[in-house]
Amino acid sequence: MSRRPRSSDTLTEAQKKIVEAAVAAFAEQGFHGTATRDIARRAGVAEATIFKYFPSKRDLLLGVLGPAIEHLVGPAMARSMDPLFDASYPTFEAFLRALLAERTAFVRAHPQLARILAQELPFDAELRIGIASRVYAPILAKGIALIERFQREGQIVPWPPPLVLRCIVSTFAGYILHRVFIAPDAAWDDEAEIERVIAFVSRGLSPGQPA
Amino acid sequence: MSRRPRSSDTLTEAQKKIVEAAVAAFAEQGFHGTATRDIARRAGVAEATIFKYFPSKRDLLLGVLGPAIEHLVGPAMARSMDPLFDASYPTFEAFLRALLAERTAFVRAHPQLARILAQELPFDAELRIGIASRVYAPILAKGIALIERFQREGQIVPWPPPLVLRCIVSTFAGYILHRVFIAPDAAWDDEAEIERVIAFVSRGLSPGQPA
Amino acid sequence: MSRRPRSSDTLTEAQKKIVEAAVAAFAEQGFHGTATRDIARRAGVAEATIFKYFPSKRDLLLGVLGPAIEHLVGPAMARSMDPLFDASYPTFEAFLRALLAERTAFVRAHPQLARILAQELPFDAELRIGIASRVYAPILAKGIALIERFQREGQIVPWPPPLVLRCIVSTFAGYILHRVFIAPDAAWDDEAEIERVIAFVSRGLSPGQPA
Amino acid sequence: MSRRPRSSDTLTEAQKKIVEAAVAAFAEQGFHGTATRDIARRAGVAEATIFKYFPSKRDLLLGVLGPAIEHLVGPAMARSMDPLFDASYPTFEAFLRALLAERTAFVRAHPQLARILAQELPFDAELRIGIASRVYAPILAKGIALIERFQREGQIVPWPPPLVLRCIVSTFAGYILHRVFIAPDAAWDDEAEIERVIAFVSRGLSPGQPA
DNA sequence: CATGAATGAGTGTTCATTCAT
DNA sequence: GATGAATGAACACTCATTCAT
Repeated sequence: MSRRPRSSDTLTEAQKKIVEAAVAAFAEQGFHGTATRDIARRAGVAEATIFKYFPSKRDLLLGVLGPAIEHLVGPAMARSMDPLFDASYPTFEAFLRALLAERTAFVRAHPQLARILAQELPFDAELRIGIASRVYAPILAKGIALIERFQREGQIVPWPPPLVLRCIVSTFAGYILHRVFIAPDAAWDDEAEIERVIAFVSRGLSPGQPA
Repeated sequence: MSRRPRSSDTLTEAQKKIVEAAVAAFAEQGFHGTATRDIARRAGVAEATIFKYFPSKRDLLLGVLGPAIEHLVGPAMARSMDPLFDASYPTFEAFLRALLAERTAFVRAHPQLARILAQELPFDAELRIGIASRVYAPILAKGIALIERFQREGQIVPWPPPLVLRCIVSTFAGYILHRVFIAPDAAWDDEAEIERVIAFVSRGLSPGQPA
Repeated sequence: MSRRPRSSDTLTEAQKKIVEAAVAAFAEQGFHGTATRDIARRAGVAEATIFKYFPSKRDLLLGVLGPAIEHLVGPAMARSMDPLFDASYPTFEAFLRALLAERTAFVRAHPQLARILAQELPFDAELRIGIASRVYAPILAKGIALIERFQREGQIVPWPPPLVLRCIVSTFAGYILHRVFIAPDAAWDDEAEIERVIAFVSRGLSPGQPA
Repeated sequence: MSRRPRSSDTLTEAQKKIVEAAVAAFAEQGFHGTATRDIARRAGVAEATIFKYFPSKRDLLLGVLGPAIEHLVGPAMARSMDPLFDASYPTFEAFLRALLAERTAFVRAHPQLARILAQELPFDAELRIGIASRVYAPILAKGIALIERFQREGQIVPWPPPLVLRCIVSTFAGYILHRVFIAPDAAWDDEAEIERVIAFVSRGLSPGQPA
C-alpha cells in the first residue's frame, strides 16, 4: 500500500468521481439535459477523461445504471429479498412488512438512481428491455411463486397472481414515491403510516367473500 | 378581420398543427430529446412559424400542456368529476367505480399528454408548482372533503384522508399505467380486472378493526 | 428583379462563398488538414451555415468536386474535347497540339480543383469510383477510338491503344504539373517547350520499325 | 550495455514496430487521417512509447520518410544508380532499360513509402525542400551530366537536359504508377510493355530532324 | 401570415501530447 | 524502458432562435 492505491475494484479515482458526478447530474437535470462538460466539471476531471472510460455519453448512462441495476437491483436485491421468499414468513402481513421496509431502504439509499431509471426508461427501448429481462422477469417469477404459496395456504384472495402483485406494488410505490420524492420534508409518523399501508394491502387482499 | 375567421378557438390552422406535432414529438422523444426542427417538419411549417406563436421552445411545452391542463384537467376534470363529488353516490364503492372509469377514459383519450406530463414534471419546477396550485390543490381539497364524508358515514376507515386518497390513487394509477402504457396489447378481461381493483381498494379501506 | 438577387443558379450568396472558401482551403491544406471553422472564417459565414447546405464535411468535398467534375470535367471537358475527337484534325501532331493546349488551359483555370482531386483521390474510394465511372471511362473510350483511327490511317505505331494513350498522358501530365505546380515562377520559353514536348510524343509514336 | 544489444541499427524492437506500423497506417489513410492511437495499436505499444522516440507525430513522419529517403532513396539509390551513370552503358537505350528496371524494382519494394511521399509532399514545405536538397538535386545533377554525355555522343536530341530528363521521368512514372498502383492486378505482358515504353522514349528523343 | 436564410452558443467526441510511476 | 492515466485544444456537427422579406 505504498502509493498506487488502485484499491478496491480496479476503478480509477477519476472513474469513481465521474460516475458519482454523472449520477448527480443525471438525477438533477435528466440525461439529455446534462452536458458532458458539466459532468467533467463536477467530477473535477477533463472532459476527455470521461470518454477514456465511457466511449459515449450513452455508455456513461448505462455504465451508471448498469452496475447499479446489476449490483443493487439484481444480485443485491436477490440477496435482500431472498429471505423474504423463504418459507420463514409465517404470515402474509409479515411478508408485506418486510418487503416494504426493504424497498423503502433501497430507494432511500439510492434515490438518484431510482430517479434516473424512472426518467430514462420511457425513452430508452434498449434500457427497457435490459431491465425487463435482467431485473423485472426474475423478480416477477419469484413474486408470483410466493403469492401462489400464500394463496394455497388460504392467506390471500385467489385472484390472478400478477394482479395481486400489482396491487401490492402500486400501493407500496405510491407510499415510497411520496415519502422519498414528493414530500420528504413533511412531518411523518412513519410507523403509523406504514402500519396503515400494510393494513390496507393486507385487508384488500384478505380472502373474504369472492370477487 | 377581413377574411380569416379565426373561428373556433382563436387558433390558426398552423397553430393547431404545431401543437399536435409537438404533443406527438414530446411524447415520443421527450422535451429535451425533441428538436424544434423536428416539430416543424411534423407540423409541415417552417421553424420560424413555431416561434411566431411560441416565443420559446419552453413556451411551446407550456402551450401544449397548459391548455391541456386547463381545458382537460381543470374545467373538464371539474365537469367530469363534479358529479362524483356530489352527494349522489350512495356508496363508497360506487364512487370508486365511477372515478376509475372516468380517469381511465381520460388517460385513454390523451395518453400523450399524460406521458409528457409525467416525464417533464420531475425536472420542471415551474411546471410542478403550476400544476400543484392549479390542479392538484383543488382536486385534493374536493377529494379530501369527499373522503371525510364517507368517513363520517362510517363507510370507510377513519385514517387521515390524504393517506386514504393516496391508497386509492396509487392503486388506480398502477392499474391505468399498466393497462394503457405498459401492456396495452395484452388480452385483458377488463370487467373482471376492474371489479377486483375496486374490490381491493374497497376492502382495504373498509372500516373493520382499527389500525 | 427588385432586391432579392438569388440570381444565377438558385445558389445563395453564402453557398457560393462557402464553396469558394472550401476549394481554396482544401487545395492549400488538404481535406483532413482543413477545419470547417477555417472554411467558415474564409467564407465569412457562421460554421452552422455550412452545415445548412452541406450536411457533412465530406458532403462539402463532394459538393465542391462533384459539380466541378460534372460541369468542368464532364460536359465542359466534352465540349472542349469533342472538337478534338472530330475528324477535323488532319494529323496526329495537330491533335496533340490541340490536346495539350486545352488541358493546360483547363488546369491553369482550375488549379485548385486539380490539386484537391489529385490529393484526395488516393484515399477516397467512393470518389475514385465516381470519377472512374463518370469521367475516366467516357474519356478513355473516346480517346481509344481516336487512337485507333490514327493507327488505321498509319499515322502512329500500332501498339495497344491504352499504352499509346498512357504515353501521351504521362508526358503531358509531366509537363503540365511541372509548369503549373512545381516551377510556375521559372522563366519559360513556353512555345519552344511545347514544341519539343509535342515532338517527343509525336516521334515516340511515329510508325517506324515495329517494336 | 548489460543485456540489450541495441545491435544492428540502434533501433529498439519497439522503434522498428512503430515505424512499420506508421508506414502502413500513413500509406493506407494518409498522415492526417491516421491517429497516433491507431499506430500504437498496430505496433502493439503504448501511445506514450511512440512519443519516447518521436517527439511529435510530425517527427514520426520524418522519421519514417527521412531514413527511408536517406537509406533507400539516397545512398541506396546512388548505389543502384551509380552503375547507370558509369560509362559502362554503350547506348542510350541500354541506359533507359536499366533505369526503368531499377526504378520499377524500387517502387515495388517500397510502394508504401512512395505513396506517403507523394501524398504529403504537396502539403509539407519542409519535407519538400528536404527532399529537394537531399535527393532531387544530386540525382538531377548526375542525370543531367549523363544526358549531356549522350548528347555529346550524338545519341539523343540536343534539347535542354532538364526537359529531356522530364520526358524520361514522366513516361517512366506513368508506367510505374499504372503498373504498381492503378492496375496491379491486370494481366500484363510486362516484357512487351517495357519494350514499347523504352522504344517510345528512345525514339522520342532520337536525334532526327531538329525541333 | 409565413418563411428561407442565417447564426452564436453549445454538443458530444477525438486528438496529439505529457508525466508520474 | 515503457506505460496507464490524464488532458487542453480542437473537431465536426446541432440547437433554439432571429430577422429581412
